[in-house]
Amino acid sequence: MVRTPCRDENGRKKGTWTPEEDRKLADYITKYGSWNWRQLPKYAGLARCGKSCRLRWMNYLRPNVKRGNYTKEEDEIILNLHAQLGNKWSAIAVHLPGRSDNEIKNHWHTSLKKRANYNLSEGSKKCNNKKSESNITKRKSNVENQNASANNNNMHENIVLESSEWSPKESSSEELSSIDYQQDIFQEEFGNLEEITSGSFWTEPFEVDSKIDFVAPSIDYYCELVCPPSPFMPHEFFHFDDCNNYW
DNA sequence: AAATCGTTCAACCGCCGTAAG
DNA sequence: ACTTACGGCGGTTGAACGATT
Repeated sequence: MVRTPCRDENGRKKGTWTPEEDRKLADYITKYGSWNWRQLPKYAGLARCGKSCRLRWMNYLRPNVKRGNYTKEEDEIILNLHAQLGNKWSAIAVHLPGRSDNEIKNHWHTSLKKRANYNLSEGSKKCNNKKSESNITKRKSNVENQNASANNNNMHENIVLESSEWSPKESSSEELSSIDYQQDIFQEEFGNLEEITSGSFWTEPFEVDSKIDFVAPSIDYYCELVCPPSPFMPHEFFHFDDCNNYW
């Protein structure tokens, strides 16, 4: 399920992230924030492109990211919001704290889409039994349009909402153990996530955590000197309010 | 036991919107 | 108004894994 590591024409690594890379990225962002994704890998000592770093952080390394174990409620929310918003995964993710757009998208394509399609056909049958033919035609075309354009459609929404009994099985504990290794890494490094994030984690992003034994790289992958750990903002100009604004 | 097929999901790619110069 | 840099988003890919033949 992982891509084999390789390098692009610039020598930047692609493919699967190693635990060591995860640690470097998490270390750096926890200490200095994502002041510039393109520059970040250079200063964090990573031979990755900025986009790759951002994706890794947003989807897996940032605190409180939930993995697997979709609840019935979450499934219903996704189905409902997808009926309203279409493939606006980031907008859907806003309503599901801890879930990334990428994960929601994957979850949709692997399991919820089938449910939604089933519900559409079942819903159409129900309509056929209950409603007049003219309404049926109208609704069927609505559903078809929905599938094609993923636009809002109240009827679809109602059908989806009827689907609670179709919620998938609860995820197994094995699933949980296999997918949470990044959080384990994070917790190993920084301690309890809840502890960190419930306190000053997000409001004091640049405050050096004494728990972190971080060694800023002295030379980066491009053989340039890497001087300041946070080149965006020299320490002498550091102000707490600025930090808050930046996050 | 081996081969094939289907599913899952981490990661990449390319496009778009926005802000700054 | 135009260009450039950047972040963000959604579509797609591809390798691992499990199920089936």
